[in-house]
Amino acid sequence: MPCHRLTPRAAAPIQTRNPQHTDPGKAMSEQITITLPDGATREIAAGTTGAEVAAGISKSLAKAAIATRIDGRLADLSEPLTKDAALAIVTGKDDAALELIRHDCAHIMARAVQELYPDTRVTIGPVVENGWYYDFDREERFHEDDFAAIEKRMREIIAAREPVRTEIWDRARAIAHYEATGEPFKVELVQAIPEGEPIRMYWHGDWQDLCRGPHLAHTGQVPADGFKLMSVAGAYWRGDSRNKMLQRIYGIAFRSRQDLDAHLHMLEEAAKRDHRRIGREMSLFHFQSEAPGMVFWHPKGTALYRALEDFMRRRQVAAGYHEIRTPQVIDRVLWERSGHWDKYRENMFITEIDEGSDAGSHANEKRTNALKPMNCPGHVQIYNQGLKSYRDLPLRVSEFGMCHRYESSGSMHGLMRVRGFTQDDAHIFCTEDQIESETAHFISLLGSVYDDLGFDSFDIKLSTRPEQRVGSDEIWDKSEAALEAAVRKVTNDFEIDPGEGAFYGPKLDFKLTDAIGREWQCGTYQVDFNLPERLDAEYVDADGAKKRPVLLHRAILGSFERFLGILIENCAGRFPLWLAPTQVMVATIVSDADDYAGEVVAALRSAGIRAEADLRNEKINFKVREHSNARIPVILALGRQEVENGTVAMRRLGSQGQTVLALGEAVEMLRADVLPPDMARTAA
RNA sequence: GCUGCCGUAGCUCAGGGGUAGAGCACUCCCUUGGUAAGGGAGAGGUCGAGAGUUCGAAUCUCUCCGGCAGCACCA
Repeated sequence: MPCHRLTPRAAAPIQTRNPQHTDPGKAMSEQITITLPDGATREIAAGTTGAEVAAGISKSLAKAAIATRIDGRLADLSEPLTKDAALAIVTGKDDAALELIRHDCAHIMARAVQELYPDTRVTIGPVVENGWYYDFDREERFHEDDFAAIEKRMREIIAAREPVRTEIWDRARAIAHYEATGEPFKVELVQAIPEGEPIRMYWHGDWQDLCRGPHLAHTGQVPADGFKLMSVAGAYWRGDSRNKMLQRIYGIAFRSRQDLDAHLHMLEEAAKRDHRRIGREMSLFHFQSEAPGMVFWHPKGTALYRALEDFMRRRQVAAGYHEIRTPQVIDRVLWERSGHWDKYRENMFITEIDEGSDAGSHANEKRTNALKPMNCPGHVQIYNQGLKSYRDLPLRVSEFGMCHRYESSGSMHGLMRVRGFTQDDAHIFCTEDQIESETAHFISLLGSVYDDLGFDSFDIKLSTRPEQRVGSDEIWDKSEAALEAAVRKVTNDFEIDPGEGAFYGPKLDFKLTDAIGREWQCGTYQVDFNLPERLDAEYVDADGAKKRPVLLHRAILGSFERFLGILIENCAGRFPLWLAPTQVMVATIVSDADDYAGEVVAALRSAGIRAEADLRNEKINFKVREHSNARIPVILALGRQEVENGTVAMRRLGSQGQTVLALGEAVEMLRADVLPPDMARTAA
């Protein structure tokens, strides 16, 4: 919960449900009724605070109390009750306690920083997931080396158990105060608070901050060993890159040292499944400085990539898509026509070619091309070849299209955000009446693909017409309604993002949740009325008239690079058998088994299994350890017994024992096990 | 792009104004061992690039390149 709302739009939802208590003259002797969580009621004098009610219930509750919940709204313990209400006393065990602890940590840290570094000006300090941050303005830079001193000062403030108190001030007084104390950012924040909102001033001991609250009753309620400062980074004032860059210090906080340690341990575990680390460990891919943001896929990474690509190709062919391929480098005139040159030139890789002296009248002219940043214009060119009939629609064309976008240097992140990537792209040309059925068709395909890839749930967001847009309201009405109706056939559990659609049409975004709860945006589905017009796509309708088709842009994975990054992290490199780069490792126990190992590998490979042999002069213990660490799903160990009996000793990753079975039997078992989910369904 | 940090052997990292180290990996030798590390020896680095300061730079300064965290961006 941010301390301060930054924009009038964001500020609008704040409700001032209890402005009366700022008005001391009113109804102080009145009796009011409060209802406690167990249903009991109490008659108290209006103006009684939550702290006083807690004290009236029991001494231990008074001690444990950190805040109140008045009619469901979290409030300060010191806030007076002014009318009949449901009241709950919040203690450290309450879910809300963590939020309050983190919020007070932000203030305590800001106080510590200002006390240690008096030339620092404060701005905002909201609670975020697992902790908080606070943005400071100071000439000199903060370094992680400073954290120990700041944390020490914070612990002193906590140990002092200083009271937190609040007052509501009027705007002029608050502005005058911050002008006097030399806090220009606070002045701006006060000015931005909408009329009618209370301007709350908080004190942690003597240290003052503007804040919406609520807070703990005193600084001692923050667990002194439950927090930790994590990092310092730049952040723009009010999130706008035209503004000054401030210094943001992040911290995390929990109820106890144990909870903090558990979280730090979880972070270490998460780092172990980082796809960049696993990519190196498993030799899947690498990057190098000559091609920033472009992937070098190694043989093992390519095997993984191809397994996924083949799967997607089969799924799309089965869903009625026609695969195409379009050029990487296209003359700027096409990008001008499509509108990309105008809007996105900054992000395009541009090439300039000298037309040679043999180019006739164009001799020595420069010809400007661009690497395609997206596939749509190319796809429309293929659609435009030959006259299309309404009978051809819907026409679904797909391409595993490699695109290049000049992403800013700071935005690149492993496989997740790259400059060269391959979309599982497709475009559907259809009539307006077909939007609904095509949407349903797509969502069903997408859900099935995600399910096959081990993601059983995903979120949908529907973005509707923005202010700046093309197309008539009538068409927007129709397409938004069609999208919504199609989504509702699948689920009612989706978000609507008003005004966030593309200028050319409404869209759906699909996010999936990975094994450790993180969300990733992958699939997208966009209705486009614009590009068919710009690139002059048309079809002949039943009445003989030429009409514009609607263009649906869609991707399920988004990009192979990004999706593989997500997949790697989701399974921590332990791929399902059908995706594993090396599916079976044939490991010899004695060198007398080398020839037999060759036969086994050949039998596996001819059954379509990715198998390798390990004939090294090492003990089987060593080989098992190494290949298990390499996350190879199946190890077949071969010793004298296996050679003599024509058997293999099969060990699966994650299990301890092994099963001895005849070679032919093993090959047939594995042949079935390595089938991708779609082919397994067909075989069944 | 912005702020901060980082860049030393294939990997993980130590060191630090006097000319470079460890563990693992790699190569070779011994060992042929039945399910998560057998033993020994060896090889391997213009210390990201360039410039400057200095008698001397991997070390200090500057510029550039790349990476990491965050911010901004993500058609």
